[in-house]
Amino acid sequence: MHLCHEHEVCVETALATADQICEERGVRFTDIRRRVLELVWENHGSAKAYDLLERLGGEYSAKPPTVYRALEFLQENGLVHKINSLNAYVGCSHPLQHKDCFFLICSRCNEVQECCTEPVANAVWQMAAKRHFKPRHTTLEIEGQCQQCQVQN
Amino acid sequence: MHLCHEHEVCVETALATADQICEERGVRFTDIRRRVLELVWENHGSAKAYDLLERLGGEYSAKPPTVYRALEFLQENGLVHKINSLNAYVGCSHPLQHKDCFFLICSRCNEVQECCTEPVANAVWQMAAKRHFKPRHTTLEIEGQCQQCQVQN
DNA sequence: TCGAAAGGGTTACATTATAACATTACTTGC
DNA sequence: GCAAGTAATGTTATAATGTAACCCTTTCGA
Ligand SMILES: [Zn+2]
Ligand SMILES: [Zn+2]
Ligand SMILES: [Zn+2]
Ligand SMILES: [Zn+2]
Repeated sequence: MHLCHEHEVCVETALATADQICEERGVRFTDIRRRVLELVWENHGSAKAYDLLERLGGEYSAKPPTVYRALEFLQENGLVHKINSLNAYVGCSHPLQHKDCFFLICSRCNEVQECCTEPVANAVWQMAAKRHFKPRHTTLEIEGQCQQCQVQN
Repeated sequence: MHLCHEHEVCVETALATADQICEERGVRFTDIRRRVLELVWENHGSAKAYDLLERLGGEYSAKPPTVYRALEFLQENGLVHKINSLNAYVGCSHPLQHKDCFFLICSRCNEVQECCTEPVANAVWQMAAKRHFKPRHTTLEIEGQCQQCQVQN
């Protein structure tokens, strides 16, 4: 993962957005949920559920269901995505702005960039339409190397 | 899963292709590997590792590593793909013809169609290029409903 | 204020996957 | 053919990931 100039800003923004979304949706952004989201946002990589659990530590007498329930809530509300190819979770960098989010995942530094460009969504949609397939959810995860890691090799 | 007119043909073709590929690559298409591939091809849905294990039954005194090793071999040689969003495996319908394969996954009948159209691959590649990201492997899994299932609803 | 619904604690367990080491089978050079 | 090396498989144990079920507490709306 590469340096993020002022990562506190990323975290604060994410939490503030989450507050707002939960407010709007009339769902409860409880302490545990907030804390898990904060941990997920600790950096721009993906976080494993059991790592989050460990980092929650004694707080909240956390056990697996504690974390999985929080993650489920966060996913349902678009605040977190699961990266299926890694069994890991990332904070969403623009919650609820897209139906599906796509990911560039650097396997050297573990950074995950979200990028949900229209052309890709369109190409996917057209491919499905051609086969009369009705998509409900698209998983698109691109594993490779980010720019900085290519340079540093 | 919907009827496949003559599914034995699918299976035979898959096994014959596998034979040929292994031959060409100078790798050993052992009994276990062949049997697991056959089981994966039992239908056009995805198969879970532990289901395969069960279906292997007493044969080969199969235990988890037996199946996972076979699956690993089959994946390495492009004969099988893992569907990450399902933790399940499907036979490849056109081994080694693409760098990455894309999937339409019907959550009603469990059928998995492989479709690796150029426009999607290009859109993905361009999105990555724009961010100077060097892709190595793309996971694209589209969950939804197939044509027949939409009709039957 | 009371009852329903949502959230969370706790235990136990299910599912998915791998490490490590022993044994067997195949290959290759002699 | 045979020895030695390599690849494949057997076997045991365990790691990693995820969920069911049950009960109690908190919140919220009537
Ligand atoms: Zn997102
Ligand atoms: Zn990187
Ligand atoms: Zn394929
Ligand atoms: Zn279907």
